[in-house]
Amino acid sequence: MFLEQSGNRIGFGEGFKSMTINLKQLSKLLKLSPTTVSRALADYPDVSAKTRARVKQMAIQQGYQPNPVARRLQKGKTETIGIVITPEQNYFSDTFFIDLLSGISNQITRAGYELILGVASDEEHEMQSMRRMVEGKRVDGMILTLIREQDPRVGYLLDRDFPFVLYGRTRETRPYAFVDMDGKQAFEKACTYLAGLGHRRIALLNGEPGFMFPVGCREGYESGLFLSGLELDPDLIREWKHKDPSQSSYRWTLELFKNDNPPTAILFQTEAVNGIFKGLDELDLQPGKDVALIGYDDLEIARIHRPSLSVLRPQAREAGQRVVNILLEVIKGEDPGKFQEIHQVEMVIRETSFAPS
Amino acid sequence: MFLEQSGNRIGFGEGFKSMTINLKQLSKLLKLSPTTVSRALADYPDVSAKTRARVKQMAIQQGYQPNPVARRLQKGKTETIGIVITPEQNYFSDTFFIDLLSGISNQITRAGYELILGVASDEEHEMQSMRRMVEGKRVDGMILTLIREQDPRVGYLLDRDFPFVLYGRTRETRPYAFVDMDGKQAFEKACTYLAGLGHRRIALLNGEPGFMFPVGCREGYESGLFLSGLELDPDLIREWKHKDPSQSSYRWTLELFKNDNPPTAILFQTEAVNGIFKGLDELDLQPGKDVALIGYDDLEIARIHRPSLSVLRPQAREAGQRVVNILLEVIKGEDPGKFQEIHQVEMVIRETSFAPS
DNA sequence: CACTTTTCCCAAAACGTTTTGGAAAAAGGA
DNA sequence: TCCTTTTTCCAAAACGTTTTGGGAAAAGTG
Repeated sequence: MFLEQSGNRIGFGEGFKSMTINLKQLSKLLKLSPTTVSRALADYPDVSAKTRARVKQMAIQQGYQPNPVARRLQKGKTETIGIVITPEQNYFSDTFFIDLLSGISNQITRAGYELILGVASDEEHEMQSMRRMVEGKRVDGMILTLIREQDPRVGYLLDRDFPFVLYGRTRETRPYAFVDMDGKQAFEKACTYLAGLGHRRIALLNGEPGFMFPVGCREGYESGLFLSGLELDPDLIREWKHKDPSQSSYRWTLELFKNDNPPTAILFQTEAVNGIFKGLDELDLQPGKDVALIGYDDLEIARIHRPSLSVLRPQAREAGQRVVNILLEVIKGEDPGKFQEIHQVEMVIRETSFAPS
Repeated sequence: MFLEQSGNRIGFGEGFKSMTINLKQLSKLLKLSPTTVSRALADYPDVSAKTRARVKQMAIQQGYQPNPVARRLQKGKTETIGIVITPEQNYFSDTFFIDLLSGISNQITRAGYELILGVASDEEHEMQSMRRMVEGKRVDGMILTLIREQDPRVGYLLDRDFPFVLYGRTRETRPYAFVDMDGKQAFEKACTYLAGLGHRRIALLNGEPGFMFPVGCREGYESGLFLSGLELDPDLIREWKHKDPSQSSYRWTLELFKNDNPPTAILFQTEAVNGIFKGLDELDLQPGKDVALIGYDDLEIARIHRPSLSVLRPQAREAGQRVVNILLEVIKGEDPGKFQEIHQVEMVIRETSFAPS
């Protein structure tokens, strides 16, 4: 009684310790039932315009915020979605992932939801972290990134009919929701562009198999060669290691130019750029002069390097927002199979793509 | 009734849709009251060893997990702690922050808590995101990183007596909890080390003011010079811009060597290394041969660059764990002023630190 | 055997919402 | 005026836990 009395004090002036007000207290203040106050705030039609206004004003004045935990219990939802990242994968090493995360986070906030984050050191802990979220009833849905060709996470979630959306794709016959970048179209575009400039020997320094993203890149590369009337030379295709992109791409760059008929252009994921620059430097080849380069992902290094790197730029922020919107639909009960989006990737021509003399 | 009946089925075999069991259902199964089951699982002494064992076994068999939302409501805690990151700050650009986050996340999980993440695009949204968490009763405590000299977030949280821990420090007279790296000691150590090798002209390419971390670096640098009997030359101190570390440090590197008496060594934050390398390259100066370099933070680039970069290495993972443990204490009601930790930073000597001839 | 203490269990309340299922009051229709 | 419909509000139940405050049975004590 005394407590509720003191809750009556209007929270103005300094030094108040975030006095937090209750629905019950608020309703007492208004001389209304909690029911009515709750419904007024939720814009139900069965409360008169006059009292609705009165309630809302008082709510603002008192700084009332419904307790999310109580609402979640009643609604039977956690209003939370989960994501697990693995720092081992240097996917996370630059702005790309942050852009994606930024889009995800903002959209989640807009929906009044929460984003909970797990950080796993390896594949096993990744699964473990996800199971904790799912089986521990801590989230309503999951977002998955850095998808592998065979990805146990997808099977796990499909088996128990738990809502999720992939950023990427995997090999799985059952329908599921995803947002993916059109890596194939991107590499095809880059490849035909270089061929159009006059390049005849175009190399691909691709990510190694296991993850899904190199698959599309390869397809696009091959299709680009074909469309340009160029033959595929297996000697011009190499794969860097996910464990160590810089070192492996450095070695493969040296390899590529041992060729009798070396490439005049290289397509690759920007993650591998440091190794390539280093390799070319050692070979006394200048990027943008002796060798054309186009990377996939517009990382900071691509912009600041001199010469600046031409890139394929996925719109990660927009993709993140779409992922969330789709996930919210799936949580509502929509059929996941309806949501399969492939986003176009734009090409940004800078200094490293040139016409050979 | 029917539903609870069906809840009785033991969840084995394929194809079950993550049938989730209740405390009430579990207690019915055991022919015990929910009270007793709850207390048995929580190891209260007033339940016999025999029934405790029986309860636990059944709980495991049925895959019972208490609903966290219900528990939170009853306990009056969110069991959640919040963190807001801002991608604008390229602090996030490499492994350092991920290590910190990894330590934070793991420790939070161990405590059965949740980590919720906000991504803000600028200072204003950073505050907004934090207020949502705090005033919306979505977290029990906050973790703050990338602290500014004058940081409104700290005042805000202190004003309303809300639990928080800083990774870093700020200018604030009221007591608060923090974990910080001893940047001063680190730069002092690096400086005296270089002086010990024979360097007499040691430059400092520091972060610009505003954030707190450059303050300690500068102190350590000055103290290191003093201890080595070297004079401080303001001409050897420059500050790169947070907005654009690479470009600004590139320019300042060129500047530094316009000096009549140019430096033979540079101390800096590793974030700025790309600009420095580029500047030195342009000046035909070889790192590790013509100029000694020691960076603060052991980023990937430091390890893979040839010559490899000597660095000061903060133990970010451990720091993250400490931050969480401290925050949990503060949430419990401990006095924040008791928790002020300054962690030592180790020096890793690689190839860029050499004795001048 | 009667009394006290210990052991073991439980019914009810509470956490702060939203939803359900009316019911009283006001308005409309004849 | 009397009946029906609409408007406006509310009491009670529910979400799934944990905690409170016993109370019955068993064990110990004289």
